[in-house]
Amino acid sequence: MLVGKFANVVIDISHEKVDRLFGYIIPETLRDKLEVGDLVEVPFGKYNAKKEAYVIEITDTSDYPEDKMKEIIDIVPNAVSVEKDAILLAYYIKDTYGSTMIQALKTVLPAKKIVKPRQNKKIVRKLGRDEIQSLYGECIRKKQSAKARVLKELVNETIIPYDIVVSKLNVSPQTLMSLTRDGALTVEIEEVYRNPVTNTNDEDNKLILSDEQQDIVDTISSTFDEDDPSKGKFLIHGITGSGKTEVYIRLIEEAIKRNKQCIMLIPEISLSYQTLMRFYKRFKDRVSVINSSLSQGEKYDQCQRALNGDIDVIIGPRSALFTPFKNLGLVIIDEEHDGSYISESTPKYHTNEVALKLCEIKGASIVLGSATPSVDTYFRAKSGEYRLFNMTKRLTGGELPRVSIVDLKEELKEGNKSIFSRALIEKIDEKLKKKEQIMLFLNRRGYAGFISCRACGNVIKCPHCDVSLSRHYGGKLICHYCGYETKDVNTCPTCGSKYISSFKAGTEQIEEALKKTFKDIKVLRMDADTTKTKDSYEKILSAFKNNEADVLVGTQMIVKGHDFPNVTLVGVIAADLSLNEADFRTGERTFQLLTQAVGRAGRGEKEGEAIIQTYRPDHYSIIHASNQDYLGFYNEEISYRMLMDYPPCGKLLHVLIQSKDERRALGLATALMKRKTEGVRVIGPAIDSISKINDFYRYNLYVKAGNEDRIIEYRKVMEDFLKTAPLKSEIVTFDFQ
DNA sequence: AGCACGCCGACT
DNA sequence: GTCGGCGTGCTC
Repeated sequence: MLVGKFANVVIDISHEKVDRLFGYIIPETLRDKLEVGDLVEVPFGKYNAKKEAYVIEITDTSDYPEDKMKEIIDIVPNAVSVEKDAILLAYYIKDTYGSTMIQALKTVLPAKKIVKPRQNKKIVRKLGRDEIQSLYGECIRKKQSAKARVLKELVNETIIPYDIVVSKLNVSPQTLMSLTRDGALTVEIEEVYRNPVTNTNDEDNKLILSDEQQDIVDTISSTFDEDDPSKGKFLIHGITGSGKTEVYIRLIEEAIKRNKQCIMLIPEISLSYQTLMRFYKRFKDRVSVINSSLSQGEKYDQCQRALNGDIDVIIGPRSALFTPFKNLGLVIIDEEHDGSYISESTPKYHTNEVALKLCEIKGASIVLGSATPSVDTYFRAKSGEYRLFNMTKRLTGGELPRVSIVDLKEELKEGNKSIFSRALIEKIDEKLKKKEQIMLFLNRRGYAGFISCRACGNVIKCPHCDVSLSRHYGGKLICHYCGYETKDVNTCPTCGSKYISSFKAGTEQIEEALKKTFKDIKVLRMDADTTKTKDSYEKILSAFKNNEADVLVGTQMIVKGHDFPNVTLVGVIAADLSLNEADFRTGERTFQLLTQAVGRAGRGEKEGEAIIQTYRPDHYSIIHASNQDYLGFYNEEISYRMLMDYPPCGKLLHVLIQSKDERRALGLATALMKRKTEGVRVIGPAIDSISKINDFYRYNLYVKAGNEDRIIEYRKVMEDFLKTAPLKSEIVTFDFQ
């Protein structure tokens, strides 16, 4: 027990200005109870507002004058403490990804408290449109700009999320109180409820390992007894069906034999029911599965089970990495190339890197696995950082599918204007007759139909964002970025022409074309629209598995992990769609998606086929994917990255500068660019491909350097500059590529 | 993030 | 003049 007089704490306020340690006196009553990582209640600020804070250090001396120091009030009851190792991990996250310490601490915290329903505050308009309008005019006249900003938004919207108003509109709670007194709005709280999970008792037979598998298991598990964590880093490059899951299971068993616990990470939503069952059957009640829909209370339960030693294995998405095991021995990251391992909200951490750091701290081994490893990981494996294993044999039977590429330019030349090539139509017809199933894949992200005028070419856009509105059921046009809604139109607002029509969402269009071409065909569609409700994703997949449809049409989400033994044909509608994103990783993503998509065919006894339709039949990503040739792809891709200094050959930081005022956005971006330090190259400022979202104009800077430290140094310079710069609505975010 | 301090325009 | 709004600075 560490007994000290003072505690240095991080206050639960996520703001750069208070993102540092504050010293408090530990009262006598807590001297022998308080530990590093505990959540305490402290008086803070002039009015001694009660704030929560995490204890980071306990010391006997202090630089800060003791007479000015306040006392800790108490330890917060029922709170989850941060482990010492997790605090180290939080420092790493804060430094690497540039968040506040409190954000980093909350990220590494597996759960916060027992049962605390999440509150969704929202602003609800209480007056009619006209009354709001006149109140708005009044505020403008009185020069009450903050109030006016809110009222301006309330003219068209009846409900606005509280957070958006406070952060994006830069409005204080006092201003909202004032508006509440005026009767213009109320702040309402909406409760979100939780949902439970299922379990099983079935038995499972142990499979006999192949020599290849056995060798991997032996080699990796021999490092479990090593003290030097640098020896325990592995990458398993294994084609689909080569038996990676069984290797994982054996490795976990080996770790458990040595009294160690394991974390197995899987991509979001991808864990198939079958795979999950294998783990349940093998590890019974010693395994626990987390998914993103777990509530705080349920997460707390899982974390208690881990702390108490009631479980040995946890399986879950990236956040499962922070499960507090006493004696962690192994972290497995399956499908390590998957995009969901990069957090989308601050801190935007990369799970692979954080896992490496965690294993270094804990002395645990790490195993990455994928059929299509990320270029970054493979590069590091080749340079010796990870020990590389190849699993090249397919165990689950079946050859790799036969793949053919169809050139859509040729199709068009020969007069075929349909979205299906003749070869694809022929194959679909053949499979339908044989009662075999088909998957059609459109590799385009979050895409929905937009409205354009055929007379003047005008596209209907969101007034707050630089994106087109999409038409939804019930005669509404909706912006997918800010949620703006407006009534559907019959005539073009610019030229008055009535020839205004919507281009259907991609998957919907494919479904319609299928139904036109083939009579009585049964089609299931899976995209952002059809998977809005909770279980819809699983429902569609199981319906397809039960042969309730001939064809499954979908976006990325259909290519992940699930086995459909009766699928013998996979069609990729337009392989180059994902090549058109403005990003140096498009080639890599396209290769991964196509390889995965193609791999969906022929998972059962029958032989599989795949047809890739494309306008760029000679693109290396497409050719190598069609040959299922990872190394061929890697070699070509890495030479391109080398040439361009892109990661993993160089480091790249994306800086996004947003402002309500376009000139200020550009001005700030330029000012940041000019503060560049030695050893870095800055590209930009350039306007983003989506120039405006939510009335914020967007400019980009890209920072290149040979090593990460140089970039972190420059980011520090930019952050310091931002602290002193006179900012209005400007927001700057940093983002490692 | 809150809260007080202080500056500056509108109104009696 | 002074009332009251909004920007500025500080918090162990």
